[in-house]
Amino acid sequence: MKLPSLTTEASGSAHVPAAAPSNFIRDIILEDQKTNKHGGQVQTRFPPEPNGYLHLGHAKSICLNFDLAAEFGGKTNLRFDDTNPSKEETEYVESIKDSVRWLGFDWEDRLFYASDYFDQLYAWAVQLTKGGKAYVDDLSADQMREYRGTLTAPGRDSPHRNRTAEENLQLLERMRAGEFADGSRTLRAKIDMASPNLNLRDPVMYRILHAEHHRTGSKWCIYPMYDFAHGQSDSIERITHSICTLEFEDHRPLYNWFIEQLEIFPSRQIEFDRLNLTYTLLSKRKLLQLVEEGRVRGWDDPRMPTISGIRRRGYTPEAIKNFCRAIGVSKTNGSIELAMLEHFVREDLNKRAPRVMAVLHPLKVIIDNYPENQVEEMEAVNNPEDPEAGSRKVPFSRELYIEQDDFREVPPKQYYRLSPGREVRLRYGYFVTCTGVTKNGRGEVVEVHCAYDPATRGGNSPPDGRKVKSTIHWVSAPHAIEAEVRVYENLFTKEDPDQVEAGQDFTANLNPRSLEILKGCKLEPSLEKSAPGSRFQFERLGYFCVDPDSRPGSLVFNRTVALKDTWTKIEKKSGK
RNA sequence: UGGGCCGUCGACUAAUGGUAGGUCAAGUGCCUUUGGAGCACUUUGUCUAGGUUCGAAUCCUAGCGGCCCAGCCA
Repeated sequence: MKLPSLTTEASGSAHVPAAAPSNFIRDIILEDQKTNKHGGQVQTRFPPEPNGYLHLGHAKSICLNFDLAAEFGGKTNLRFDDTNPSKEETEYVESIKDSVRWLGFDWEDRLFYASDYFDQLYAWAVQLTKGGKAYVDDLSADQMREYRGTLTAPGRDSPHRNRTAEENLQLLERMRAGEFADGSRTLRAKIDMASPNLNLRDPVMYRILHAEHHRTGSKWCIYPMYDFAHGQSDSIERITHSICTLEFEDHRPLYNWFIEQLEIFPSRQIEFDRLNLTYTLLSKRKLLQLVEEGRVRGWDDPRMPTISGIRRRGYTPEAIKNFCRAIGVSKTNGSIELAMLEHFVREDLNKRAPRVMAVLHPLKVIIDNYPENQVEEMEAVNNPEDPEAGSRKVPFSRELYIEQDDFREVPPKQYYRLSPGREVRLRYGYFVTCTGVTKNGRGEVVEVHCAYDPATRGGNSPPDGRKVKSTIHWVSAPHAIEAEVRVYENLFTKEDPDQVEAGQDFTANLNPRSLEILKGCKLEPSLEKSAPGSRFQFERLGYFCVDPDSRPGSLVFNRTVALKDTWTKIEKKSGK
């Protein structure tokens, strides 16, 4: 596929991005454009196996593939790598399409399956067999392992390695015809049993699997291995830059070998580091285990790092994409701090989420000098970051709820909120001073009594210029609507969930407090009709979104992420 | 111990032989009707040892450290 280098400059430099942050894959593409490789074309693909739900690691790959193609005027295909019918299901295909779409990427009419190419792949297998480049082996899986050798010792040739092309062809046809049992024979590439790269020690191309395939049904009882399917699928689709993760580095010589033997379009495989996130597991196999063992409520449990999970949690596509673009791409294996991800949700939600007042752990406040039965409608700004968002009315009355955390009978140092004798501002309400408390039999404060200053209506500072150190939120007791709020913490207690004692697995690091269900939370009445999926900032608490479990009259919210909280930091420090 | 890959602030990532920069985190101050947001400032880094060079994070050599590979998974 050599192309004349006459027209070089033309298409090459035209697409060079102005101030885009660099990465080594973009550099490769830039270099390719300089030499007019593939006539300057860029074609990528996102190739998931439909054996689980997509997670943040896939989001990184999706962004990489779609962004890179878009940047250089190319396209990205969605291709399901469905060569192993025993693990793959239509449910996964649908969830994957849904996740990619939700992230905001469009494969247009380029939805492909490796199984689309089964006929072609088989024809190529026949071709290699005829050419003496592949042979049918009768070794069992155990025997094959023995013959393969070890990391340090070379392998030995299979006793069936030197069958004639004619015999191999007949055997291959009989394999395909279903004459042999699962596992009894394989088709192997004839390369080099002594190669230091184990992938080149006569890798299996086809195995016998009498299994129903989600798309081809029972048409096939032999299925190509990843190595015999992926590169050729790329080639068929004329993928110029086939981006995959680091563990496939050792497979590249094999990827190239098949392409060279077959003399087909030379796609190039480029490997990058997979995403690792602290306190998070990004492995479909392990996430599946969490689902199957019932450790979480399903693939879309808001604690899961799946796209559907964090979506339900309240993350936006923009937040996820900004994150993926910010972390960059390299070949270094490292681990991104979860705080980085959280930063990008807060940043996005800060701009767009309407503010609202909600009390998660209610404490009753009675304003003794406020007229009984009086209700005032207070004007509240919907989003100080967005003037377009307008304002709303919030009812204020003699009895309110405030957050238990916002009152301390004995205030610690640097605690500025309500305590006996202290005055604070009720946001959009009034200045109130704590005049006393009512306790229950166990000595716990059950009611806080206050006096308000009518000159501070709307929360405005009084004419005497008196200042107050803090502003707290509240909800009018008679007007409050109740809701369930699900508060999440990290699913795992360890930065690296895989770090365990001998004999344990990652489930030993599961955080028993990853989900806290709060019932009887008090919300301002404007929230009454909020639809599933809507996102809000509960002032001073965090970002929350309405869960699909929510029903009119029994609202359910998820906490997406807490607000950054200076006080918690102070407390933690002094607590040490 | 065979082969492949990788080592830059606490984390991630730029600098492509010529000023080590950005984001997150942390800290300080300003501002504030969210202890939110915003603004300003600050701390901390080229794995080690040699070599090449006027000049090295970058090139060479040797160490050290980490990751991946012995599926008929992808």
